[in-house]
Amino acid sequence: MQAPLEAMVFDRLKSVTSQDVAHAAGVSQATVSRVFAKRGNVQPITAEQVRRVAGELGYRPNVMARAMRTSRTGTVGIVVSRLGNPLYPLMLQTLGPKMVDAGLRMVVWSVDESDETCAIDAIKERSVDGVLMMTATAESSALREVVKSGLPVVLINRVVDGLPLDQVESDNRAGGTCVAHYFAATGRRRIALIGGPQAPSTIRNRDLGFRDQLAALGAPLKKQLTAYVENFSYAAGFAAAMRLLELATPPDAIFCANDVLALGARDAARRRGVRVPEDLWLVGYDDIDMAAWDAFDLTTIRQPINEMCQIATDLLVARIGGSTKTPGKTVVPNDLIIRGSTGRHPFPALG
Amino acid sequence: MQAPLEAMVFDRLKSVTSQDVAHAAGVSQATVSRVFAKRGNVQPITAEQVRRVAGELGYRPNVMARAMRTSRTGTVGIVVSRLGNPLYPLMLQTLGPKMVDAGLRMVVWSVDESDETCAIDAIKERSVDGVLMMTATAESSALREVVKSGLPVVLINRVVDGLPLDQVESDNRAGGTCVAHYFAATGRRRIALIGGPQAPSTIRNRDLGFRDQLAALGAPLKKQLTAYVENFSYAAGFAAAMRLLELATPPDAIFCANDVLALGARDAARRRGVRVPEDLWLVGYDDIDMAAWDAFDLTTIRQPINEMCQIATDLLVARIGGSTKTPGKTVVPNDLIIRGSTGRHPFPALG
DNA sequence: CTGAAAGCGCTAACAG
DNA sequence: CTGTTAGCGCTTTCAG
Repeated sequence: MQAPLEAMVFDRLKSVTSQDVAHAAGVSQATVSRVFAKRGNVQPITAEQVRRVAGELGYRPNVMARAMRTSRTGTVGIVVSRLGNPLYPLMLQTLGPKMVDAGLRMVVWSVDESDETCAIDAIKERSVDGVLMMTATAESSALREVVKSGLPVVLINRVVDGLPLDQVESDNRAGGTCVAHYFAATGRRRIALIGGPQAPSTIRNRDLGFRDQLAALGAPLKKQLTAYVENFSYAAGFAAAMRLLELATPPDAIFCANDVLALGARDAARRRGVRVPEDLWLVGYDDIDMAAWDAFDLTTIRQPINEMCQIATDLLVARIGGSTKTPGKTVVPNDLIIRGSTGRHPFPALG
Repeated sequence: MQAPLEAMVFDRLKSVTSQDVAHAAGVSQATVSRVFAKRGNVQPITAEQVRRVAGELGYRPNVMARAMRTSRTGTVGIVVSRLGNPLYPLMLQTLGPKMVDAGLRMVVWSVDESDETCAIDAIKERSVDGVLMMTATAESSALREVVKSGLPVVLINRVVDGLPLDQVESDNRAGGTCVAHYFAATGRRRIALIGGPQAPSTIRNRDLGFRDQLAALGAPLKKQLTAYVENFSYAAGFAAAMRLLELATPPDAIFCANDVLALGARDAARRRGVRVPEDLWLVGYDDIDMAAWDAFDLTTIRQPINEMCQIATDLLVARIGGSTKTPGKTVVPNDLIIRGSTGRHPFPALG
């Protein structure tokens, strides 16, 4: 039985120190420190005794003091923008337990692309041991700052070429290639693309793979069947698809640079009475939860989020631990998830 | 022009201290401290000089040291579970700038309802000045911990009765009442509810308001038209609605305890060929982005997120500042947003 | 294996 | 207004 919350005693400001524990246990403060810093060098019997007393007193090492002494905070910062895209909350949720396993606290900086100051301040103040960036671009000032600071940093999801950093991405280019092949080999005639700003490497590479493969197949993407949006929102996808569907000869297949755009596109088709998949095929990218929802039933490319998060965590942990391995890019493969928006048509054999 | 990222010099580990600045500026270390702690008491001319030198050296006060001395960390913790519900990322994004304005850093603990340890550890270690909980229930161990610790805490969104804490919620009960009135006064005959676990106050109160109002109108909610889900997912909403729609005489209106459930319910209707709003009205709660999407076009109740976040921030800041005002509950009103899932039928006059 | 002692960088009295 | 001084709670030599 737990005591009712209302009845709980406040022990505000009590703050038991290692000194207190030392007195109570009849050892020196240094010994208490050794026990909790897990530095070995303590007789098991003494350690046990200290731990017991500490437990009774409710002692917890003061992280600030420890951080000041060791200049290690035990915290990593995650820089992410646009939490509105469900992909990022998902990555955050995946990352959480992995960081806990690694013994690291995680602070999330949800930055506006235009205002990254809070992240930058924290980096300058060295209040984290390392940084994980999920939405970096070459223009990111937080990225500049963290590189300049020499703090361990790992890029996940988006990468930035030419930087001596650990980077983890999925093979977005192959994803684009795969969709182009899927469309072409299943007889799609008027293939369209809804792309976006080229700053994020993810978008750039999907775009590239898609275009190159279409060109290689002798049916390069037509200019009038290409729509570039300003931002990756549902509304932008909706508007872009509307434009494409209003053409005299509208597309019979659209590849969208990410799922959120594709959901918008799907609704544009719904609005215009264009049937999916009979009149129009639609493919997105990311496999966010909503892609599987009945209303959308969207064929898409799934990035192995769990694997990417694990790799990124391991890399960051190693780097914080002082690894001097030459940093490099890790590229993991991703899968085409076939659903109703392409009539569940199986992936055709290559060649 | 910015230098290319690749060419940047690493100044890792440099760490300029107030001591260094003091030397360079020919003043005492304490004066430097005063300048940066903004404690006044420094001649403007001296302060200016110190600031200039500090700027040249790239000095930044060490937060750890400051925190240790003042036992104020300048950081608040946000406890949130289930980032999968878009409402929470939205609240997080809204909170961010407000915390920045208040001069507070924000760390997000995305806790699994079953594993709140990271939040609890941080609370015990007092590594934050205060805590904001978005998804508290009476069972939350993090809540118990923070109450016990005496740390300033504010509950937002969900509240827990009988606790001497600042709490901010919208009037969920009135929301439920409003929907019941809307259904009844527009001639809905077979009114259903998709509810959920009663632990979150939000769900409990929506439920209560809805039921009470129906009863007051002489048409109490029928048992067989009530479905309780285990969790607030799309899939749960889908399954619950499926069950209701399979009844011999299915409902002609369903109120869902939140939008995510309602989106699932909408898709269940789509799957069964039940037309919305002709055969079935649907109302959700929260007005997440997706509710407005064409595929759903969902009538729902909107909570004033921005206002709630502002109030919660102000309360927390005041509490951290040492306010001893008797804590209490702030209840803000919310709005019915009428969309296609109820045929855009206007809200009938009361009485 | 354990204790004593020296700070990490900063703030906050206390004198001057 | 400014310098001096004494720690915040911890880790880490250095002796014993």
